[in-house]
Amino acid sequence: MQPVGSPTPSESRSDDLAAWGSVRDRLRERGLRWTPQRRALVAVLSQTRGHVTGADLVERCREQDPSTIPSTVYRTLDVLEELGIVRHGHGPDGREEYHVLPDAEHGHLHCRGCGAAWEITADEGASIVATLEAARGFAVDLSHVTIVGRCRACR
Amino acid sequence: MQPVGSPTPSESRSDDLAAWGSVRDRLRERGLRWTPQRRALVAVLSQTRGHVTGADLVERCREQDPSTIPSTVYRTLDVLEELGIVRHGHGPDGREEYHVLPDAEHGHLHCRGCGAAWEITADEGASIVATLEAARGFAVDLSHVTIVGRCRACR
DNA sequence: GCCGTTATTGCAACTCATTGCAGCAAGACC
DNA sequence: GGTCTTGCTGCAATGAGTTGCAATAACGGC
Ligand SMILES: [Mn+2]
Ligand SMILES: [Mn+2]
Ligand SMILES: [Zn+2]
Ligand SMILES: [Zn+2]
Repeated sequence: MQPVGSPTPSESRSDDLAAWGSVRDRLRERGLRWTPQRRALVAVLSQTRGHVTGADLVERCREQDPSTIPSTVYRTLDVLEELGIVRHGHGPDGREEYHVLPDAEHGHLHCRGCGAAWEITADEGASIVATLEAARGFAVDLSHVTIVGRCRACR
Repeated sequence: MQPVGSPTPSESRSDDLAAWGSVRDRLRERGLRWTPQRRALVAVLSQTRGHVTGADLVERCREQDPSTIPSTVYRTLDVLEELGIVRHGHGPDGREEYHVLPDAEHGHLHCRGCGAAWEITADEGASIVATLEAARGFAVDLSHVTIVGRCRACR
């Protein structure tokens, strides 16, 4: 039940290291290429845990290499998402938000009043998922779900 | 359980007419002004039922008056939303989608496979709303909810 | 190490939306 | 109808993201 913090750099755990280390091979298995631009983004991502906007990632890549091109970053993010390495959702304003190596699938809750954000745990999400599954046979992508409203404090 | 169609012009029902007719007064009660630009957008909206993107509305205003300025339209939409005359959500890509005179509060469901969309009725939404209300005292804005996933046919 | 295939990049143009600001004009008051 | 106040508009710049296309460069094969 913890508020979602801003993206925090953090030391990698060993399994995270493994995850990042395997990206190169996961790409090449699919006939995709391991380019300097992709290396750069993966380096930035491996220093990130939690939630970041696409624009943030572009900026962080630029800090490392000012010649970074936004479209390349966004396209690489698409590729990494296909590999399941990141997932994206949208903030209350529709802007992209990436989850980096999420510990568990989760959605997001945003308060319009104070701007605070929380994760919707798989547990809480289960009720949403189950409802739509039962009623319509619809498979909800929980990690893309953002729910906006007012938190207890702001009501 | 009907798929959400594209925005369809339709004759106004009498209570809708009343709703649009009262906009001018609702604005002026609040010290706001009834300008030609607002008249134009309201005229377009009154010919619309269901769901439209912000960009669509800009374009339709432009058809009537090519000198229409996008920022004015978006700002007017904000005002109308404060009056409760329209409500917006976001499509799967984060773009704005307006509900015009919705019969009832509802959310949206989008299939990534076929692109079809459905409304989440207040009824179905109740389970989502109740869960977050009970667990966190969070008041969900159902009309801003968009859930993405795969529909029965696409699985 | 060179070559060819083709995935990827850089770039420019474009879409959708938001914002600051100076000038304009609704509409209340007389 | 004239005047004043202040809410709105037009405009230009900006931010976030996407797309088409020609040139580039991974990397598998030799
Ligand atoms: Mn929104
Ligand atoms: Mn999305
Ligand atoms: Zn709050
Ligand atoms: Zn479908």
